[in-house]
Amino acid sequence: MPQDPHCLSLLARRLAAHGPLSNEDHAAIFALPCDVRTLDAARYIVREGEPPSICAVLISGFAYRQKLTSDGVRQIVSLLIPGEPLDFQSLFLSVADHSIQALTEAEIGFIPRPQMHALLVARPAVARAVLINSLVEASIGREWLLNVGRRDARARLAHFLCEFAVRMDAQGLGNSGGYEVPMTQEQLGDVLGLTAVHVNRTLRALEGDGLLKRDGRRIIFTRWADLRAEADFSARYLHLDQTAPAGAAQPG
Amino acid sequence: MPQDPHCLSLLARRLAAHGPLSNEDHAAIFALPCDVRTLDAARYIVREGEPPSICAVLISGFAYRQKLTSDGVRQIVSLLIPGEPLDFQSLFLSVADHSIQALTEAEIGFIPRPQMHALLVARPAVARAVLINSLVEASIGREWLLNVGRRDARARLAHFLCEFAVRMDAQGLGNSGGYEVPMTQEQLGDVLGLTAVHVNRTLRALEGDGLLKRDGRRIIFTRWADLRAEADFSARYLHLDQTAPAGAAQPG
DNA sequence: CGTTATCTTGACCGTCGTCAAACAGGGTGG
DNA sequence: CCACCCTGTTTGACGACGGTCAAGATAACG
Repeated sequence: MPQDPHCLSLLARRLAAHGPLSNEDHAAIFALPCDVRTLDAARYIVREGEPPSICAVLISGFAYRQKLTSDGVRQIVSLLIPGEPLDFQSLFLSVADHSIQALTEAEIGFIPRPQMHALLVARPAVARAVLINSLVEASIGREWLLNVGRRDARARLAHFLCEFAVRMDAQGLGNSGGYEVPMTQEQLGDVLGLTAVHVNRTLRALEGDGLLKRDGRRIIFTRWADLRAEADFSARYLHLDQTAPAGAAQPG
Repeated sequence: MPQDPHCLSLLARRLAAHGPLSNEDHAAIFALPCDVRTLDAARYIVREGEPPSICAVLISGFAYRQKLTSDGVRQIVSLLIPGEPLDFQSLFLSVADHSIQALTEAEIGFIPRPQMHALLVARPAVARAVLINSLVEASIGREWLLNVGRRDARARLAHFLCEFAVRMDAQGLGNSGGYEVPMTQEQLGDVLGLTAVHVNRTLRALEGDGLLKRDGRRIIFTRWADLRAEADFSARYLHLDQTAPAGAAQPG
Protein backbone atom coordinates (compact mmCIF):
# COMPACT_ATOMS: atom_id res chain seq x y z
CA MET A 1 0.00 0.00 0.00
CA PRO A 2 1.29 3.47 -0.84
CA GLN A 3 2.15 6.14 1.64
CA ASP A 4 1.14 9.75 1.70
CA PRO A 5 3.45 12.13 3.55
CA HIS A 6 0.89 14.89 3.69
CA CYS A 7 -1.74 12.70 5.28
CA LEU A 8 0.71 11.30 7.81
CA SER A 9 2.13 14.68 8.73
CA LEU A 10 -1.38 15.99 9.33
CA LEU A 11 -2.00 13.05 11.62
CA ALA A 12 1.32 13.48 13.39
CA ARG A 13 0.71 17.17 13.92
CA ARG A 14 -2.74 16.57 15.33
CA LEU A 15 -1.54 13.87 17.71
CA ALA A 16 1.57 15.78 18.75
CA ALA A 17 -0.70 18.61 19.85
CA HIS A 18 -2.23 16.28 22.42
CA GLY A 19 1.07 15.38 24.02
CA PRO A 20 4.76 15.19 23.28
CA LEU A 21 5.82 12.56 20.77
CA SER A 22 9.38 11.30 20.53
CA ASN A 23 11.34 10.95 17.34
CA GLU A 24 10.60 7.24 17.41
CA ASP A 25 6.88 8.01 17.71
CA HIS A 26 7.07 10.30 14.72
CA ALA A 27 9.04 7.77 12.74
CA ALA A 28 6.49 5.08 13.51
CA ILE A 29 3.67 7.34 12.34
CA PHE A 30 5.49 8.16 9.12
CA ALA A 31 6.01 4.47 8.48
CA LEU A 32 2.26 3.88 8.27
CA PRO A 33 0.79 2.88 4.95
CA CYS A 34 -1.87 5.30 3.85
CA ASP A 35 -4.20 5.17 0.90
CA VAL A 36 -5.64 8.52 -0.12
CA ARG A 37 -8.99 8.67 -1.89
CA THR A 38 -11.24 11.53 -2.86
CA LEU A 39 -14.89 11.03 -1.98
CA ASP A 40 -17.85 12.96 -3.35
CA ALA A 41 -20.07 14.93 -1.04
CA ALA A 42 -22.66 12.80 0.77
CA ARG A 43 -20.69 9.58 0.30
CA TYR A 44 -20.79 7.28 3.30
CA ILE A 45 -17.47 6.57 4.99
CA VAL A 46 -18.87 4.42 7.80
CA ARG A 47 -22.38 3.04 8.12
CA GLU A 48 -24.09 2.58 11.46
CA GLY A 49 -24.53 -1.06 12.36
CA GLU A 50 -21.72 -2.32 10.22
CA PRO A 51 -18.59 -3.88 11.64
CA PRO A 52 -15.74 -1.40 11.62
CA SER A 53 -13.47 -1.67 8.66
CA ILE A 54 -11.45 1.44 8.25
CA CYS A 55 -9.33 3.88 10.09
CA ALA A 56 -9.00 7.23 8.43
CA VAL A 57 -7.77 10.80 8.53
CA LEU A 58 -9.61 13.69 6.94
CA ILE A 59 -7.12 15.51 4.76
CA SER A 60 -9.26 18.13 3.08
CA GLY A 61 -12.96 18.87 2.96
CA PHE A 62 -15.44 18.20 5.73
CA ALA A 63 -17.32 15.24 7.13
CA TYR A 64 -19.83 14.59 9.87
CA ARG A 65 -21.08 11.89 12.19
CA GLN A 66 -24.82 11.35 12.10
CA LYS A 67 -27.55 9.23 13.59
CA LEU A 68 -31.10 8.64 12.40
CA THR A 69 -34.29 7.98 14.28
CA SER A 70 -36.38 5.10 13.00
CA ASP A 71 -38.58 7.50 11.06
CA GLY A 72 -35.59 8.86 9.23
CA VAL A 73 -35.03 12.15 11.00
CA ARG A 74 -31.35 12.98 11.10
CA GLN A 75 -29.17 14.44 13.82
CA ILE A 76 -25.61 15.38 13.04
CA VAL A 77 -23.67 14.60 16.21
CA SER A 78 -20.21 15.77 15.24
CA LEU A 79 -18.55 17.87 12.58
CA LEU A 80 -15.12 16.86 11.39
CA ILE A 81 -12.65 19.35 9.97
CA PRO A 82 -9.46 18.75 8.01
CA GLY A 83 -6.69 17.11 9.98
CA GLU A 84 -8.98 15.22 12.33
CA PRO A 85 -8.93 11.45 12.74
CA LEU A 86 -12.14 9.94 11.47
CA ASP A 87 -12.88 6.59 12.94
CA PHE A 88 -10.22 5.46 15.32
CA GLN A 89 -12.90 4.17 17.67
CA SER A 90 -13.46 1.37 15.20
CA LEU A 91 -10.19 -0.09 16.44
CA PHE A 92 -11.82 -0.88 19.75
CA LEU A 93 -15.53 -1.40 19.21
CA SER A 94 -17.22 -4.15 17.27
CA VAL A 95 -20.06 -2.21 15.65
CA ALA A 96 -20.36 1.36 14.44
CA ASP A 97 -22.93 3.18 16.57
CA HIS A 98 -23.24 6.02 14.06
CA SER A 99 -22.55 6.78 10.43
CA ILE A 100 -19.85 9.01 9.03
CA GLN A 101 -20.52 10.85 5.82
CA ALA A 102 -18.60 13.28 3.65
CA LEU A 103 -20.12 16.75 3.93
CA THR A 104 -18.26 18.20 0.97
CA GLU A 105 -15.99 16.52 -1.49
CA ALA A 106 -13.26 15.24 0.76
CA GLU A 107 -9.80 13.75 0.57
CA ILE A 108 -9.41 10.96 3.05
CA GLY A 109 -6.38 8.96 3.99
CA PHE A 110 -7.19 5.35 4.80
CA ILE A 111 -4.87 3.49 7.14
CA PRO A 112 -5.27 -0.27 7.51
CA ARG A 113 -6.52 -1.25 10.93
CA PRO A 114 -3.82 -3.83 11.70
CA GLN A 115 -1.01 -1.32 11.18
CA MET A 116 -2.75 1.37 13.17
CA HIS A 117 -3.43 -1.07 15.93
CA ALA A 118 0.18 -2.19 15.98
CA LEU A 119 1.28 1.41 16.22
CA LEU A 120 -0.87 2.03 19.27
CA VAL A 121 0.46 -1.08 20.97
CA ALA A 122 4.07 -0.27 20.20
CA ARG A 123 3.91 3.45 20.97
CA PRO A 124 2.10 4.33 24.19
CA ALA A 125 2.57 8.06 23.65
CA VAL A 126 0.66 7.78 20.39
CA ALA A 127 -2.05 5.74 22.07
CA ARG A 128 -2.30 8.41 24.71
CA ALA A 129 -2.71 11.11 22.08
CA VAL A 130 -5.47 9.12 20.40
CA LEU A 131 -7.22 8.77 23.75
CA ILE A 132 -6.99 12.51 24.38
CA ASN A 133 -8.34 13.18 20.93
CA SER A 134 -11.40 11.11 21.71
CA LEU A 135 -11.82 12.83 25.09
CA VAL A 136 -11.84 16.23 23.40
CA GLU A 137 -14.42 15.02 20.91
CA ALA A 138 -16.55 13.77 23.77
CA SER A 139 -16.27 17.17 25.44
CA ILE A 140 -17.49 18.86 22.27
CA GLY A 141 -20.38 16.40 22.23
CA ARG A 142 -21.35 17.43 25.75
CA GLU A 143 -21.35 21.08 24.80
CA TRP A 144 -23.57 20.28 21.82
CA LEU A 145 -25.96 18.53 24.16
CA LEU A 146 -26.13 21.64 26.33
CA ASN A 147 -26.57 23.71 23.21
CA VAL A 148 -29.42 21.67 21.78
CA GLY A 149 -31.06 20.96 25.12
CA ARG A 150 -30.92 24.35 26.76
CA ARG A 151 -30.32 27.21 24.37
CA ASP A 152 -32.85 28.81 22.04
CA ALA A 153 -32.39 28.79 18.29
CA ARG A 154 -30.58 32.11 18.20
CA ALA A 155 -27.96 31.28 20.80
CA ARG A 156 -27.67 27.77 19.44
CA LEU A 157 -26.85 28.90 15.94
CA ALA A 158 -24.50 31.62 17.17
CA HIS A 159 -22.75 29.08 19.34
CA PHE A 160 -22.18 26.73 16.47
CA LEU A 161 -20.77 29.51 14.31
CA CYS A 162 -18.39 30.52 17.07
CA GLU A 163 -17.25 26.96 17.58
CA PHE A 164 -16.67 26.44 13.90
CA ALA A 165 -14.57 29.58 13.62
CA VAL A 166 -12.46 28.80 16.67
CA ARG A 167 -11.85 25.21 15.65
CA MET A 168 -10.85 26.22 12.16
CA ASP A 169 -8.44 28.75 13.60
CA ALA A 170 -6.98 26.21 15.95
CA GLN A 171 -6.33 23.87 13.03
CA GLY A 172 -4.50 26.63 11.25
CA LEU A 173 -7.31 27.01 8.73
CA GLY A 174 -8.23 30.47 9.91
CA ASN A 175 -9.34 33.12 7.52
CA SER A 176 -9.54 36.70 8.58
CA GLY A 177 -12.20 37.51 6.00
CA GLY A 178 -14.76 35.21 7.52
CA TYR A 179 -15.62 31.57 7.12
CA GLU A 180 -17.26 29.58 4.42
CA VAL A 181 -19.62 27.39 6.40
CA PRO A 182 -19.58 24.27 4.29
CA MET A 183 -23.17 23.21 4.76
CA THR A 184 -26.68 23.89 3.63
CA GLN A 185 -29.20 25.38 6.03
CA GLU A 186 -30.85 22.00 6.16
CA GLN A 187 -27.61 20.43 7.39
CA LEU A 188 -27.19 23.26 9.87
CA GLY A 189 -30.64 22.37 11.13
CA ASP A 190 -29.55 18.76 11.52
CA VAL A 191 -26.64 19.93 13.64
CA LEU A 192 -28.79 22.17 15.80
CA GLY A 193 -31.95 20.13 16.14
CA LEU A 194 -33.92 22.72 14.13
CA THR A 195 -35.65 22.83 10.75
CA ALA A 196 -34.06 24.43 7.73
CA VAL A 197 -36.79 27.06 7.68
CA HIS A 198 -36.07 28.13 11.21
CA VAL A 199 -32.32 28.14 10.62
CA ASN A 200 -32.96 30.52 7.76
CA ARG A 201 -35.05 32.86 9.85
CA THR A 202 -32.55 32.80 12.71
CA LEU A 203 -29.63 33.45 10.39
CA ARG A 204 -31.40 36.45 8.93
CA ALA A 205 -32.28 37.69 12.38
CA LEU A 206 -28.62 37.61 13.41
CA GLU A 207 -27.72 39.36 10.20
CA GLY A 208 -30.50 41.89 10.66
CA ASP A 209 -29.18 42.71 14.12
CA GLY A 210 -25.75 43.33 12.63
CA LEU A 211 -24.04 40.48 14.46
CA LEU A 212 -22.72 39.05 11.23
CA LYS A 213 -22.76 39.55 7.49
CA ARG A 214 -23.35 36.89 4.92
CA ASP A 215 -22.18 36.44 1.39
CA GLY A 216 -23.58 33.21 0.12
CA ARG A 217 -22.43 30.69 2.70
CA ARG A 218 -19.60 32.87 3.83
CA ILE A 219 -20.10 34.27 7.31
CA ILE A 220 -18.29 37.48 8.20
CA PHE A 221 -18.06 38.18 11.89
CA THR A 222 -18.70 41.89 12.19
CA ARG A 223 -19.15 41.96 15.94
CA TRP A 224 -17.37 38.89 17.23
CA ALA A 225 -17.57 39.81 20.90
CA ASP A 226 -21.30 40.43 20.72
CA LEU A 227 -21.95 37.25 18.80
CA ARG A 228 -19.90 35.32 21.29
CA ALA A 229 -21.89 36.84 24.13
CA GLU A 230 -25.21 35.96 22.49
CA ALA A 231 -23.91 32.46 21.95
CA ASP A 232 -22.78 32.11 25.54
CA PHE A 233 -19.60 30.78 24.01
CA SER A 234 -16.49 29.88 25.92
CA ALA A 235 -13.74 27.90 24.27
CA ARG A 236 -12.89 25.97 27.39
CA TYR A 237 -14.62 22.80 26.29
CA LEU A 238 -12.43 22.64 23.18
CA HIS A 239 -9.38 22.00 25.36
CA LEU A 240 -7.27 23.96 22.94
CA ASP A 241 -4.32 23.91 25.28
CA GLN A 242 -4.21 20.22 24.47
CA THR A 243 -5.11 20.55 20.85
CA ALA A 244 -2.95 23.28 19.41
CA PRO A 245 0.58 24.40 20.26
CA ALA A 246 -0.71 27.87 21.09
CA GLY A 247 -4.16 29.13 21.98
CA ALA A 248 -6.37 29.79 19.01
CA ALA A 249 -6.46 33.26 17.62
CA GLN A 250 -9.79 35.00 17.54
CA PRO A 251 -11.29 35.35 14.14
CA GLY A 252 -12.52 38.65 12.84
CA MET B 1 -3.88 5.33 52.07
CA PRO B 2 -6.27 2.45 52.74
CA GLN B 3 -7.55 0.01 50.21
CA ASP B 4 -11.07 -1.11 49.56
CA PRO B 5 -11.46 -4.53 47.97
CA HIS B 6 -15.07 -3.92 47.01
CA CYS B 7 -14.29 -0.71 45.18
CA LEU B 8 -11.35 -2.27 43.36
CA SER B 9 -13.25 -5.38 42.37
CA LEU B 10 -16.05 -3.23 40.95
CA LEU B 11 -13.46 -1.37 38.92
CA ALA B 12 -11.75 -4.56 37.81
CA ARG B 13 -15.05 -6.10 36.78
CA ARG B 14 -16.04 -3.07 34.79
CA LEU B 15 -12.72 -2.86 32.99
CA ALA B 16 -12.51 -6.59 32.37
CA ALA B 17 -15.82 -6.35 30.55
CA HIS B 18 -14.15 -4.10 28.00
CA GLY B 19 -11.38 -6.51 27.18
CA PRO B 20 -9.45 -9.41 28.67
CA LEU B 21 -7.21 -8.59 31.61
CA SER B 22 -4.38 -10.83 32.68
CA ASN B 23 -3.68 -11.95 36.24
CA GLU B 24 -0.97 -9.31 36.40
CA ASP B 25 -3.45 -6.67 35.30
CA HIS B 26 -5.85 -7.75 38.01
CA ALA B 27 -3.11 -7.80 40.59
CA ALA B 28 -2.07 -4.29 39.61
CA ILE B 29 -5.63 -3.05 39.97
CA PHE B 30 -5.99 -4.67 43.37
CA ALA B 31 -2.78 -3.02 44.51
CA LEU B 32 -4.28 0.44 44.04
CA PRO B 33 -4.86 2.58 47.09
CA CYS B 34 -8.48 3.58 47.35
CA ASP B 35 -10.17 5.92 49.80
CA VAL B 36 -13.90 5.40 50.13
CA ARG B 37 -16.11 8.28 51.17
CA THR B 38 -19.84 8.73 51.36
CA LEU B 39 -21.14 11.95 49.84
CA ASP B 40 -24.55 13.50 50.39
CA ALA B 41 -26.88 14.03 47.47
CA ALA B 42 -26.09 17.15 45.43
CA ARG B 43 -22.48 17.32 46.61
CA TYR B 44 -20.03 18.31 43.94
CA ILE B 45 -17.38 15.76 43.03
CA VAL B 46 -15.76 17.78 40.25
CA ARG B 47 -16.37 21.41 39.39
CA GLU B 48 -16.22 22.71 35.85
CA GLY B 49 -13.23 24.96 35.28
CA GLU B 50 -11.17 23.54 38.07
CA PRO B 51 -7.95 21.64 37.47
CA PRO B 52 -8.55 17.94 37.79
CA SER B 53 -7.75 16.51 41.16
CA ILE B 54 -9.37 13.18 41.61
CA CYS B 55 -9.93 9.88 39.95
CA ALA B 56 -12.88 7.97 41.28
CA VAL B 57 -15.19 4.99 41.04
CA LEU B 58 -18.87 5.13 41.91
CA ILE B 59 -19.52 2.30 44.33
CA SER B 60 -23.15 2.85 45.24
CA GLY B 61 -25.71 5.52 44.55
CA PHE B 62 -25.87 7.67 41.44
CA ALA B 63 -24.09 10.68 40.02
CA TYR B 64 -24.32 12.83 36.93
CA ARG B 65 -22.26 15.08 34.72
CA GLN B 66 -23.74 18.50 34.12
CA LYS B 67 -23.09 21.76 32.36
CA LEU B 68 -24.68 25.17 32.88
CA THR B 69 -25.41 28.00 30.49
CA SER B 70 -24.34 31.43 31.63
CA ASP B 71 -27.87 32.18 32.80
CA GLY B 72 -27.81 29.15 35.04
CA VAL B 73 -29.90 26.70 33.07
CA ARG B 74 -28.70 23.18 33.59
CA GLN B 75 -28.24 20.27 31.23
CA ILE B 76 -27.34 16.88 32.60
CA VAL B 77 -25.05 15.33 29.98
CA SER B 78 -24.44 11.93 31.50
CA LEU B 79 -25.87 9.68 34.18
CA LEU B 80 -23.48 7.50 36.13
CA ILE B 81 -24.55 4.26 37.74
CA PRO B 82 -22.79 2.13 40.35
CA GLY B 83 -19.60 0.50 39.14
CA GLU B 84 -18.73 3.18 36.62
CA PRO B 85 -15.49 5.15 36.65
CA LEU B 86 -16.16 8.78 37.41
CA ASP B 87 -13.46 11.06 36.20
CA PHE B 88 -10.65 9.21 34.51
CA GLN B 89 -10.52 11.89 31.84
CA SER B 90 -8.97 14.13 34.44
CA LEU B 91 -5.82 12.07 34.04
CA PHE B 92 -5.36 13.49 30.58
CA LEU B 93 -6.94 16.94 30.43
CA SER B 94 -5.89 20.04 32.28
CA VAL B 95 -9.31 21.52 33.10
CA ALA B 96 -12.66 19.97 33.82
CA ASP B 97 -15.11 20.88 31.04
CA HIS B 98 -18.11 19.87 33.11
CA SER B 99 -19.11 19.28 36.70
CA ILE B 100 -19.84 15.97 38.35
CA GLN B 101 -22.36 15.88 41.15
CA ALA B 102 -23.82 13.20 43.38
CA LEU B 103 -27.44 12.56 42.43
CA THR B 104 -28.27 10.53 45.52
CA GLU B 105 -26.21 9.81 48.56
CA ALA B 106 -23.27 8.00 47.03
CA GLU B 107 -20.28 5.94 48.07
CA ILE B 108 -17.26 6.87 46.04
CA GLY B 109 -13.83 5.31 45.94
CA PHE B 110 -11.09 7.89 45.36
CA ILE B 111 -7.88 6.70 43.77
CA PRO B 112 -4.87 9.05 43.74
CA ARG B 113 -4.04 10.26 40.25
CA PRO B 114 -0.35 9.32 40.33
CA GLN B 115 -1.07 5.69 41.13
CA MET B 116 -3.83 5.45 38.55
CA HIS B 117 -1.61 7.04 35.99
CA ALA B 118 1.21 4.65 36.77
CA LEU B 119 -1.17 1.74 36.37
CA LEU B 120 -2.19 2.87 32.90
CA VAL B 121 1.42 3.27 31.84
CA ALA B 122 2.46 -0.09 33.21
CA ARG B 123 -0.56 -2.06 32.03
CA PRO B 124 -1.60 -1.39 28.42
CA ALA B 125 -4.56 -3.74 28.65
CA VAL B 126 -5.97 -1.66 31.49
CA ALA B 127 -5.35 1.53 29.54
CA ARG B 128 -7.18 -0.01 26.62
CA ALA B 129 -10.17 -0.84 28.81
CA VAL B 130 -10.27 2.71 30.12
CA LEU B 131 -10.22 4.00 26.56
CA ILE B 132 -13.07 1.70 25.57
CA ASN B 133 -15.02 2.84 28.59
CA SER B 134 -14.72 6.41 27.45
CA LEU B 135 -15.71 5.47 23.89
CA VAL B 136 -18.88 3.82 25.16
CA GLU B 137 -19.70 6.90 27.20
CA ALA B 138 -19.20 9.04 24.12
CA SER B 139 -21.55 6.77 22.20
CA ILE B 140 -24.21 7.22 24.85
CA GLY B 141 -23.67 10.96 24.57
CA ARG B 142 -24.32 10.83 20.83
CA GLU B 143 -27.55 8.94 21.37
CA TRP B 144 -28.63 11.55 23.92
CA LEU B 145 -27.94 14.24 21.36
CA LEU B 146 -30.18 12.47 18.88
CA ASN B 147 -32.76 12.06 21.60
CA VAL B 148 -32.82 15.70 22.64
CA GLY B 149 -32.41 17.08 19.15
CA ARG B 150 -34.83 14.95 17.20
CA ARG B 151 -37.39 13.16 19.35
CA ASP B 152 -40.48 14.65 20.95
CA ALA B 153 -40.97 14.69 24.69
CA ARG B 154 -42.82 11.39 24.77
CA ALA B 155 -40.25 9.37 22.85
CA ARG B 156 -37.46 11.18 24.61
CA LEU B 157 -38.66 10.26 28.05
CA ALA B 158 -39.48 6.71 27.04
CA HIS B 159 -36.03 6.38 25.54
CA PHE B 160 -34.33 7.49 28.70
CA LEU B 161 -36.36 5.05 30.79
CA CYS B 162 -35.42 2.20 28.46
CA GLU B 163 -31.76 3.14 28.58
CA PHE B 164 -31.76 3.33 32.33
CA ALA B 165 -33.34 -0.08 32.68
CA VAL B 166 -31.01 -1.75 30.22
CA ARG B 167 -27.90 -0.20 31.72
CA MET B 168 -28.92 -1.21 35.22
CA ASP B 169 -29.49 -4.74 34.02
CA ALA B 170 -26.15 -4.83 32.28
CA GLN B 171 -24.45 -3.79 35.52
CA GLY B 172 -26.17 -6.62 37.32
CA LEU B 173 -28.43 -4.21 39.18
CA GLY B 174 -31.54 -5.44 37.48
CA ASN B 175 -34.78 -5.69 39.31
CA SER B 176 -37.68 -7.58 37.89
CA GLY B 177 -40.21 -5.50 39.80
CA GLY B 178 -39.31 -2.33 37.99
CA TYR B 179 -36.82 0.42 38.59
CA GLU B 180 -36.56 3.16 41.13
CA VAL B 181 -35.56 6.10 38.96
CA PRO B 182 -33.34 7.99 41.37
CA MET B 183 -34.23 11.50 40.29
CA THR B 184 -36.83 14.20 40.62
CA GLN B 185 -38.90 15.21 37.64
CA GLU B 186 -36.90 18.41 37.54
CA GLN B 187 -33.68 16.42 37.15
CA LEU B 188 -35.34 14.27 34.51
CA GLY B 189 -36.12 17.50 32.70
CA ASP B 190 -32.48 18.49 32.93
CA VAL B 191 -31.52 15.21 31.30
CA LEU B 192 -34.08 15.55 28.54
CA GLY B 193 -33.95 19.26 27.81
CA LEU B 194 -37.52 19.70 29.09
CA THR B 195 -39.17 21.45 32.01
CA ALA B 196 -40.27 19.59 35.10
CA VAL B 197 -43.88 20.45 34.30
CA HIS B 198 -43.70 18.88 30.90
CA VAL B 199 -41.91 15.82 32.23
CA ASN B 200 -44.78 15.38 34.63
CA ARG B 201 -47.40 15.62 31.93
CA THR B 202 -45.50 13.26 29.65
CA LEU B 203 -44.98 10.73 32.41
CA ARG B 204 -48.69 10.75 33.17
CA ALA B 205 -49.50 10.41 29.51
CA LEU B 206 -47.33 7.31 29.24
CA GLU B 207 -48.97 5.97 32.37
CA GLY B 208 -52.42 6.86 31.08
CA ASP B 209 -51.74 4.92 27.90
CA GLY B 210 -50.78 1.90 29.95
CA LEU B 211 -47.17 1.81 28.80
CA LEU B 212 -45.92 1.84 32.37
CA LYS B 213 -47.10 2.02 35.95
CA ARG B 214 -45.68 4.24 38.63
CA ASP B 215 -45.40 3.89 42.35
CA GLY B 216 -43.67 6.96 43.67
CA ARG B 217 -40.48 7.07 41.64
CA ARG B 218 -40.63 3.41 40.87
CA ILE B 219 -41.35 2.68 37.23
CA ILE B 220 -42.93 -0.66 36.39
CA PHE B 221 -42.65 -1.65 32.75
CA THR B 222 -46.03 -3.15 31.94
CA ARG B 223 -45.57 -3.23 28.18
CA TRP B 224 -41.83 -3.21 27.60
CA ALA B 225 -41.98 -3.92 23.88
CA ASP B 226 -44.46 -1.14 23.26
CA LEU B 227 -42.53 1.34 25.34
CA ARG B 228 -39.37 0.41 23.54
CA ALA B 229 -41.10 0.94 20.21
CA GLU B 230 -42.41 4.36 21.24
CA ALA B 231 -38.94 5.23 22.40
CA ASP B 232 -37.34 4.08 19.17
CA PHE B 233 -34.89 2.31 21.44
CA SER B 234 -32.16 -0.01 20.29
CA ALA B 235 -29.41 -1.03 22.67
CA ARG B 236 -26.74 -1.04 20.00
CA TYR B 237 -25.21 2.25 21.07
CA LEU B 238 -24.56 0.86 24.55
CA HIS B 239 -22.02 -1.57 23.11
CA LEU B 240 -23.05 -4.12 25.67
CA ASP B 241 -21.01 -6.81 23.99
CA GLN B 242 -18.05 -4.82 25.21
CA THR B 243 -19.50 -3.86 28.52
CA ALA B 244 -20.93 -6.96 30.08
CA PRO B 245 -19.93 -10.61 29.86
CA ALA B 246 -23.34 -11.51 28.48
CA GLY B 247 -25.99 -9.45 26.74
CA ALA B 248 -28.28 -7.60 29.08
CA ALA B 249 -31.48 -9.28 30.06
CA GLN B 250 -34.65 -7.47 29.27
CA PRO B 251 -36.38 -5.97 32.25
CA GLY B 252 -40.02 -6.51 32.96
C1' DC C 1 -31.36 27.97 -21.17
C1' DG C 2 -33.81 24.60 -18.64
C1' DT C 3 -33.47 21.82 -14.44
C1' DT C 4 -32.60 21.15 -9.85
C1' DA C 5 -31.11 22.26 -5.23
C1' DT C 6 -31.12 25.84 -2.00
C1' DC C 7 -32.78 29.89 0.04
C1' DT C 8 -36.53 32.99 1.38
C1' DT C 9 -40.99 34.34 2.91
C1' DG C 10 -45.78 34.04 4.71
C1' DA C 11 -49.71 31.95 7.11
C1' DC C 12 -51.00 28.87 10.40
C1' DC C 13 -50.60 25.47 14.04
C1' DG C 14 -48.87 22.55 17.87
C1' DT C 15 -45.62 21.30 21.31
C1' DC C 16 -43.69 22.78 25.02
C1' DG C 17 -42.55 26.71 28.31
C1' DT C 18 -44.25 29.99 31.82
C1' DC C 19 -46.69 31.27 35.68
C1' DA C 20 -49.37 30.16 39.42
C1' DA C 21 -51.81 27.54 42.64
C1' DA C 22 -53.10 23.42 44.98
C1' DC C 23 -51.72 19.06 46.82
C1' DA C 24 -48.93 15.23 48.92
C1' DG C 25 -45.33 13.58 51.73
C1' DG C 26 -41.57 13.61 54.98
C1' DG C 27 -38.97 15.67 58.43
C1' DT C 28 -38.48 18.81 62.39
C1' DG C 29 -39.60 20.96 66.43
C1' DG C 30 -42.83 22.63 69.74
C1' DC D 1 -49.11 14.16 68.48
C1' DC D 2 -49.79 17.91 65.74
C1' DA D 3 -48.36 22.22 63.38
C1' DC D 4 -45.31 23.66 60.13
C1' DC D 5 -42.27 23.59 56.92
C1' DC D 6 -39.79 22.31 52.59
C1' DT D 7 -39.37 19.73 48.58
C1' DG D 8 -41.53 17.53 45.00
C1' DT D 9 -45.72 16.45 42.27
C1' DT D 10 -49.92 17.69 39.90
C1' DT D 11 -53.03 20.63 37.37
C1' DG D 12 -54.81 24.61 34.63
C1' DA D 13 -54.64 28.77 31.72
C1' DC D 14 -52.09 31.06 28.52
C1' DG D 15 -48.40 32.33 25.43
C1' DA D 16 -44.28 31.76 22.51
C1' DC D 17 -40.90 29.41 20.06
C1' DG D 18 -40.29 26.76 16.54
C1' DG D 19 -42.60 23.29 13.14
C1' DT D 20 -45.41 22.57 8.94
C1' DC D 21 -46.96 23.51 4.53
C1' DA D 22 -46.69 25.88 0.44
C1' DA D 23 -45.16 29.13 -2.85
C1' DG D 24 -41.90 32.05 -4.99
C1' DA D 25 -37.08 33.75 -5.67
C1' DT D 26 -32.09 32.67 -6.41
C1' DA D 27 -28.44 30.38 -7.51
C1' DA D 28 -25.87 26.44 -9.16
C1' DC D 29 -25.10 23.44 -12.98
C1' DG D 30 -25.27 20.78 -17.04
